[in-house]
Amino acid sequence: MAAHGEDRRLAVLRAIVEDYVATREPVGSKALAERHALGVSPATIRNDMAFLEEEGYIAQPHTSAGRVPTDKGYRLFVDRLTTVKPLSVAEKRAIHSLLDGAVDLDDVVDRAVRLLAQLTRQVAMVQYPSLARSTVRHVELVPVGGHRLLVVLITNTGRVEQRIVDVGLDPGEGLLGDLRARLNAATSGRRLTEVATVVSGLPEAFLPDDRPLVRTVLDALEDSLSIEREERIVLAGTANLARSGPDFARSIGPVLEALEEQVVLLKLLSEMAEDLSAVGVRIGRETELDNLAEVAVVASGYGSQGEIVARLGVLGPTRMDYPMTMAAVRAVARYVSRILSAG
Amino acid sequence: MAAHGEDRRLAVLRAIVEDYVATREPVGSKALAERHALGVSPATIRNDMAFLEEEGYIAQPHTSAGRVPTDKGYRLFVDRLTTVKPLSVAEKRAIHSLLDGAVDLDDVVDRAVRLLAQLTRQVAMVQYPSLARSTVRHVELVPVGGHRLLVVLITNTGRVEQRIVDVGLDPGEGLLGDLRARLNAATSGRRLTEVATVVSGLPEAFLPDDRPLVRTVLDALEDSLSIEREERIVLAGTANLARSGPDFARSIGPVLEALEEQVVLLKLLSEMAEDLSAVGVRIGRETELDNLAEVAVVASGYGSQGEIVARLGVLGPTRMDYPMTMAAVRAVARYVSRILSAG
DNA sequence: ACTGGCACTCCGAGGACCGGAGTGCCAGCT
DNA sequence: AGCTGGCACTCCGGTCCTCGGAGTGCCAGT
Repeated sequence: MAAHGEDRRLAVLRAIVEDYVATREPVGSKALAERHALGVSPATIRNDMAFLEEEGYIAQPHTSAGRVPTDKGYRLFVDRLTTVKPLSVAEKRAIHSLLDGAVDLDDVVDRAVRLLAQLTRQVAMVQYPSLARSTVRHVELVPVGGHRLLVVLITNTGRVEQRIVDVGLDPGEGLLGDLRARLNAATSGRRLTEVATVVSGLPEAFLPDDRPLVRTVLDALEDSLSIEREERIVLAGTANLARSGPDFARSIGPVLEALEEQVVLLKLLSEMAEDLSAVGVRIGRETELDNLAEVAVVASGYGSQGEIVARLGVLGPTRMDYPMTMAAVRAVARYVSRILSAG
Repeated sequence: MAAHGEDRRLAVLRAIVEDYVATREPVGSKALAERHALGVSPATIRNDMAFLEEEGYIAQPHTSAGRVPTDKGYRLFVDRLTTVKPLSVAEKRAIHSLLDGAVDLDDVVDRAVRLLAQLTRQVAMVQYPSLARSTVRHVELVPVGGHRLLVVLITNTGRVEQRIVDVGLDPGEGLLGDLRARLNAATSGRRLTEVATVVSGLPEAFLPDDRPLVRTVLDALEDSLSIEREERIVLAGTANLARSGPDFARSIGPVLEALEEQVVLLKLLSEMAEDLSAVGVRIGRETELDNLAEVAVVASGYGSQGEIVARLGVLGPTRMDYPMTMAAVRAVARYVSRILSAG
């Protein structure tokens, strides 16, 4: 961008984005001059618009129509033109009152995703706290009905995983207690990703006769760590897609498809939210997913003790209210983090 | 319906439904005479059509257009004109191979819902096995980190519910063992709905000093029984809604809204699937939900030992292939039932 | 560097037109 | 009776045209 006159050009871009978001229609120079106190005439604005179009920040749907921001235009808007828009007190109160009522982790996730959908009027996504980053709080072995054993894993995020495993014969309470003690000693406080390695030598500590049983239990434990099964995303507000106006109607099929591909969403989210406090934005083709070419994703990480444990965010038409959406995502992420840290 | 000529009129209705489902366009008398060997001329068919319209089984979108089945027409088709359409071997094989690979209850539900969406090319819904109908297999109490206790409830459907509860002080292993034994003796094999009553007298069996602790544990246990939290439905294939053709586009918003109202869906499903082997169908306004006025729901119960434990089904435009859809729903329900009975 | 003026473009709404598909009805045939 | 061919009628939906309006680019003037 040229050095001189740059300020006004940016102001024009900002005005275009804001008006387009508000009206959902291409915006022309005249309307712009009227609605925004830019202090110049429509003709001047037209010159600026020609420049912005040259640079690829805006485009015309067709000759002699108004301008519409491009992905690149939104990007600039988000990066440089957006001012933090604090949430209203009503919104803040909604966050507090809704999330404080949660009884357990599932409930927190469930409430958070609904809240986010409602606040932003878009599709909300919350990833379950990933097992990979969390640590072991406790491992428990419970004999259940004869020679079956319930293996329970509790993490620091409050997540509980369990498996029932058939160990062939009834292990005595002595062996069970021993195994339980050694297991907890070895794993307590460790990252879930480390568990597999720290328990690998464990069977040697037992009598040869008991080792098959120990190995079965360890297999079950490691099975409950297999992260791909548990890296789940919960969605809410998909109906908001249909509210986004008729021009968006043809995009909604592809978007629904993408939303069913949890793996793809997970990948996208993890690329976007690298650290705890930042809110990441991907606009249109930046997602590098054809199905999401017409939408933008706003996401943030959440977690406890400064460590990211999972992500959450929203998805909506590129023509969205970025400042509001980003504020909502950030606020909810922070509040969920706080709850996790407290619990 | 009149006694004479009734057979052919039904045949005409069947032909109209089949053609409309296939072509998605109003079907006229001429096309009908050509595509189906009804043995009569278009003019005769027109008379029959006039009659069917009189009776409310079909309707014209506008004068001098072809006919379209009404909800009532589909109803008659489903009740009297549909012949069981067995699944193809490929479909059967898909069911077996996919569902047999499931590792636990969550996985069964997850796979079943995807499978159903794929087989029917519609929106699939699977309700989690309801806690209300299932029975207690085992209750376990696990001390975890100081004065906290993990209360685990295992049901005959393989579902595991757990709560962590703060009991204030460390209960001795003796008290814990006693409580555990009495709990299991009282509840094992009982319906979850009965649990609250059968444990109500339990605190009296303990020393007055221990009773607060016992009550805390019982509260946690009863909390995990609260069915409304766990009566969940899993969805898949929502993107199929968008594939249902442009005429269906305006319905998809309302339908997505309805799909987010789990409570409403649950109510609908439980009204529809009363016993294990039957497949229930609700067509259009029969659902008594405005949002679902343009769709039909096909559902069935599943469970073990002849008892219904939850429901599953699909949802799609009223213009759907009922025989195929009903066959798929029935097959998947049966297979899931078999898995539950085996595990 | 900005502005007013002006000629030009192009969309989209509105209206006329027309072909086609489909219907209802009737008279005649079996 | 019940079925059929024939016929007049309706109405949708595509096509074509017109026309007003919004918006643009450019240029000369301040």
